[in-house]
Amino acid sequence: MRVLKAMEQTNFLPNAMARNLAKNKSYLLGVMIPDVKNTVLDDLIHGINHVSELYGYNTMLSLTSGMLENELHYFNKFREIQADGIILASDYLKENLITNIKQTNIPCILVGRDRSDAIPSVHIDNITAAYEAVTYLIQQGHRKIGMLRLRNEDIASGYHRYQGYAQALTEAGITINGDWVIECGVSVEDGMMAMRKICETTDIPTAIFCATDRIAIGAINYLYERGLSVPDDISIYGFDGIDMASIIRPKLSTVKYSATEIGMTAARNLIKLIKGETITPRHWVIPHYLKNRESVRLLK
Amino acid sequence: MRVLKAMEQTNFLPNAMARNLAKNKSYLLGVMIPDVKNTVLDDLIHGINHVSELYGYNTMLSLTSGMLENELHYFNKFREIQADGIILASDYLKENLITNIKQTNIPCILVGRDRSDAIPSVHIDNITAAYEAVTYLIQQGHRKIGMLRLRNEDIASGYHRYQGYAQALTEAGITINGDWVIECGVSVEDGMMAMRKICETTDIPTAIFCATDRIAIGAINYLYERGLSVPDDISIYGFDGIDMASIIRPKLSTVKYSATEIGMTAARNLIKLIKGETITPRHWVIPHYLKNRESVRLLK
DNA sequence: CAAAGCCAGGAAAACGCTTTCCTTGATTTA
DNA sequence: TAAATCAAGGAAAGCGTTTTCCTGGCTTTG
Repeated sequence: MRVLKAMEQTNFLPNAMARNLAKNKSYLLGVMIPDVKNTVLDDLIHGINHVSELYGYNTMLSLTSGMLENELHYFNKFREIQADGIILASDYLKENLITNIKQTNIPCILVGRDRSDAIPSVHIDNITAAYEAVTYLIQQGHRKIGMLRLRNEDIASGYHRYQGYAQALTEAGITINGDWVIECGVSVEDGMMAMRKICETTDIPTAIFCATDRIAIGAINYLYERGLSVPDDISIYGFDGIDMASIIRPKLSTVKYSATEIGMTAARNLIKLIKGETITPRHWVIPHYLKNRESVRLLK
Repeated sequence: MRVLKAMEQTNFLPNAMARNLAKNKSYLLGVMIPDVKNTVLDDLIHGINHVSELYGYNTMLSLTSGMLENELHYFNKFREIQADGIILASDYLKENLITNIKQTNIPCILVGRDRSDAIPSVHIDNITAAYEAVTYLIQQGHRKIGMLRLRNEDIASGYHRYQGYAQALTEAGITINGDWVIECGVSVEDGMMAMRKICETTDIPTAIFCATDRIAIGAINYLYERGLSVPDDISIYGFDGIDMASIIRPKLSTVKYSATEIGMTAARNLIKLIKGETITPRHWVIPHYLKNRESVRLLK
């Protein structure tokens, strides 16, 4: 009692390392993220940090560049440092890591990768979202619809967005034109290059569905430089709802969702998991909605 | 020897907590940053992470929202967790924290705040950069030049950018029109609102120097909505050189510098400091340059 | 008033590693 | 061959906490 008071007065700071060692608990959450240079992921971090802070946890951020070897590396780092749990925002997710996670049975939540089985996850319904966006384009009278899709089939969200696109087209009785489906990196420049490829086809589509807003912004940018008008010549649809989407001209129509909310539910449930609570459901899907703005034209 | 081999085989992971406790070294770098929703800071994080990774350090990121109480809070958190050193990206920096840092004498590097005395720092020369940008505007024939400046005088970089602006004007024999200097938050929306205030003045300036690119983008956005043309009606100059600056139309003229490099030198020197090396100089200024694009018009 | 029950405070063990010290067996040298 | 040198492995102490256990003094109860 008295000794405690003395501690207060000398503004003594306990050694967290020693405490963690003794308690066998680190109050540390490992967070793996491909990149911070991405508005969506920024929001995700905010969400995660917010609730982990709330529960007295610290977060440790690792940038994986979406590469498996880095993920493996940091996974072990997190284990070494005795992280209580891990949030893994990974699109490129080989089974390798999955089994790794399972056999160490460290609490873990997957983010952004839907339809995953073994490990709890939180994500949006990419297939449905893409389906709705492309269906909207069809409703606006478009039938020649291309897609700037993510490059690697291993990228789950990218693949699902393509699936939704394909599904919407086939359902409308439209056959997919392979020339109009371009694989594309994630940067604005990648979007520009991909759009160029589309413009080089003999028959140019009237609308393009883009896998991300950054790609869409790149596409718009390229079209502008080429002297083509969006949406008069070509309509563009984005995905993610980043803030720049409402700033560029024309304002970008896009699929919007709250990455902050993804982050929050991920952190919230990871902490439950850590506490040993059983969480149900094991997969959360965060709502999305279409934000239709100016970049799509009604084709009569 | 044999026991080591056995460890390898059972893929044993050492407990970093125990190791750190025993060695009295955490290989942890605490990083305090106002916000991640800012391209500049993203680059900064990349730079820091890159070199800390190189030297075998882990980084722990804390978001302070630029608030002193949070900085104090995380500062103690970092001490508790035995961080080997701290990188503090703080604009709003009361002496309070400074003395705190000094008396605990934990290795620490300041980022983004120039002209600081006590603690080693890395930053750009905001005053000169702003001076050069505004001087460029003057050279282009502008004399009615406003500024969208950061709100709080405690925000060092914001204040210095204003100083550079003021200096350029006075040197050119132009008196500052208070109606054209608007205090402004950091978001795109803030930029829009501030620009509106400028437009409501009876005499509208021909050029606006903006404290950040995001503000500049907001300004351009507002002018577009109001039916005014950039640069025909009003010229806009930004600051930071974020990637969106070259994407929006018109392409934004701006002061560019490498935040990545800031982060890298900060981390590099923090680690030196931790190792007990004496670092000299104690303040590094990272170069900047003007990136003149389309948003400024030549006034004859 | 004595025996039983409590509570607070102190001592000791444990957490998993590093570091230091010491032993033991091997190698070198005269 | 015996003494001196060396290297490697094992034992023990220490890092700063938490947790468990124990003791001694205090309060309660019959």
